[in-house]
Order: sequence, then structure tokens, then C-alpha cells
Amino acid sequence: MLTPAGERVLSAATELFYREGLNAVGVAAVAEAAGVTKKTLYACFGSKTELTIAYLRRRHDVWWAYLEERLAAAGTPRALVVFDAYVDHPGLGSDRGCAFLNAAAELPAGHPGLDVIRRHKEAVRAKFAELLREDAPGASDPERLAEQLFLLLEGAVAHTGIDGDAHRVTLAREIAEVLMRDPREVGTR
Amino acid sequence: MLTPAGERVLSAATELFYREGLNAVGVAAVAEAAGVTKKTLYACFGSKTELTIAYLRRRHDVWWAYLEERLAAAGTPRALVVFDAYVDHPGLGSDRGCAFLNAAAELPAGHPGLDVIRRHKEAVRAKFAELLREDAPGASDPERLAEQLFLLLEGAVAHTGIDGDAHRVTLAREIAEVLMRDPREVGTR
DNA sequence: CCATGAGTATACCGAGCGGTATACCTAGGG
DNA sequence: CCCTAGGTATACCGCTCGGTATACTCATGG
Repeated sequence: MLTPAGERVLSAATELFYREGLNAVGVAAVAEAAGVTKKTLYACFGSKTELTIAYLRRRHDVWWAYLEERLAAAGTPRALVVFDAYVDHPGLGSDRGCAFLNAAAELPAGHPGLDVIRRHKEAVRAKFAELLREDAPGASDPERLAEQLFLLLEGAVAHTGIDGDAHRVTLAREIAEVLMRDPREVGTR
Repeated sequence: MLTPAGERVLSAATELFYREGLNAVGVAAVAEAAGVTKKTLYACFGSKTELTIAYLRRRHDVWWAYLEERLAAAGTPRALVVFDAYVDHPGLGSDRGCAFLNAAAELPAGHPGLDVIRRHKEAVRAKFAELLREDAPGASDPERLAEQLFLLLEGAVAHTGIDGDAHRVTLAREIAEVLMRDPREVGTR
């Protein structure tokens, strides 16, 4: 478990790494923002690489818990809630886009943080598939629809940082809503 | 116009910036890869910021020329060619994903390179809309379909760097192919 | 009682960063 | 003939990077 000081370091890192980027923020800046010396930071995390991993894990855990909470309270189709959770999640911020995509763009090949990122993204895609299967058991190809919703979401969040706002996520959600209606219904009504 | 040495610098930067990331590559490394002194690099580009802008512009110009070439030789629906061009373009490499999304994730707010990136992405989205309008003049909402294809493509290329290959772009292309069939046809046949 | 663990403050290390300065070389054109 | 443009090579600047070292404080609990 993390000491109180370690918790403050991770909290400061989560804020700074997201807002400024991994390579743009030094350990000294993180330590200062946490009100802690570099020695304490290294006693808790050992290296910047470890701190980066902890940052990504924390970011996933917090967001995932929020997603599950929203899903438990939502009506069908729950897949749309995933879009909302990306925009609405409290505390983490979203104006700089997806923390995981941003990190993946910065990390060098072979960095262990990339595994955390891959697991996070795969979890999101798998969640789409799970929700679609459960909410519409008779659907023809839930895996394909899951990939479709996933790509829409990823395209939208990838542009959130560029646009400066999340309007494309809302747009992607609207498109997803249409796609989730069985296409056969459109023509036969 | 660029001197021969300047051209070599830009060529080396295009390779290194894409493969390693903007912040991970110093001007000294670019100069050495180009077989040129730092003095020459600064005589040609003035600053790393300017070199970064030139890199992004070059990347856009080369890819765009290739896209137009492919479009001129393609049959309808030409929108699918945009997906192909992202995967097939020669020389630039695509295993690290989209150079523009990667750069956007690294650049600090206010960096002039962000404008180049926004223009590039808007050009792609607008090209989708243009192609859809021309290839299927009677379509109900080409703008919406353009946004849809754009988001699919962007989601796919955003993951190309994470996955290490471009299979999601192919997947996005297949999905796009289905979406471009008028949904009313599906139910009424 | 005092040892341990968590923390502080400060200074340091070698390396690399973006960018500049000095001095020299060389081919082409007025 | 010699000046200029576009190079070369090398050294330097102040700064920041990730990471370490030394020495001190202080609360807790066996």
C-alpha cells in the first residue's frame, strides 16, 4: 500500500502527466507539486518508469470504477454509457483527450506502460462486446458491432485533445445510437 | 526553397521524429543522421519548433499527394481509398500509427504545429465528405456519413501504434464498406 | 529507551537539451 | 580576383533531466 506521501505523489503525477505529457514533466516537478522531496518520491516508486506505470494503472482503476457505477444505474442499451463515462468522469479531466492514447504516443517501444495501455483498451472493447451480448441476446454479430463502437469512441477521444473539447464523443455517441438499431428495422417500418 | 543539406535534415527529421517521437529526438541527433552540423540545421530552420512544423507539413504533403494519386486511379466508392492510403503509403512508415495524432499528444498547448495537425485532419474529413457527395449524389446525409467514416479511420490509426500493425484500419475499412450501403436497401431487398 | 521507518532539506552527479560562437574551407559568379 | 553563400568542425552556454548521497527530524511501538 502507498504511504500518505506516496499517495500525494501519485495524485500530483496523475494531474501533471495528463495535462503536460509524460516527457514534459520531470520528477522534480511532480515532487514539488506533491509537496514532497525527490528522495521520498524515489523511496515510494523507485523510478520514473514505475511512477508512470502507477499513473496509468490509477487512471484506469478510477475510470473503470466510475464506468461500472454508471453501468449499474443505467437502462439499456448500456453500451452508450461507455461514451458518457469518457466525457463525464469526475476529477480526471478530459480536455486533453485520452490519457492512454497520449501516453502510447510518447512511450518508447518496449516500455512496460504499453502493456497497461493495451490491457485498458482491450478491456473497453471487451466491455462493449459484453454489454451488447447481454442487452440484445439475439443480435447477429455483437463482436463486430463492439469493434465498430470501439473505433468510433477511439476516433472521437483521439480528437478530443486536438479539438480542445469533447464534441466528437457526443457525435460518436449519436452515431452509435443509430448503429445499434438493427438495420433491418430501418427499411421495414 | 531548401538547400540540399536542408533537404537531408528534413528527411532525417521525418524519419526520426516519427519513429522516436518529437520530444525524444534532439536536434543533435537529427543533424548527425543527416550528416550535417547543428549550425547548418539552424541556418535552414531557425529552431526546433520550425523544424517540427516543416516535418508535419512535409508528412502531410507527401501523404496527400499519394492519396490524390490513388484517388485518380480508383473506381467508386472512392472513400475507401482513404483507408488504403493510410496503410499503403510508401516511405513514410505506419507501424508507429498516425504521425499527426502522435505529435498532437506530445506538443504543448499553443505550439504552432497544432494548427498544421488540425488542418490536416480537417482536410481528411472534408475529403471524405467531398468523395461521398460526388460518388453518391442522392445520399441522404453525406456529412454525417463522412464524420462516421472519419471517426472509424481515426480510431483505427490511433491504435495502429499500440497494436504494432494496421489490422484495425483494414477492419475499419470493412465496416465502412457496409455503412456506405444505403441502410434502406438492406431491409427492402 | 531507543531503534526503526517515513519524512525533511540540500547538494551533487553525468548526461543531454536547445541554441550560439569562433574559425576555417570551398565552389561559382560579378 | 575576390567576395559571398553554404558548408565544415568544435567548443561552449545555461539549464534541466533522472537518479543518488549525506545528514537531520520526529513519531510510534516493542
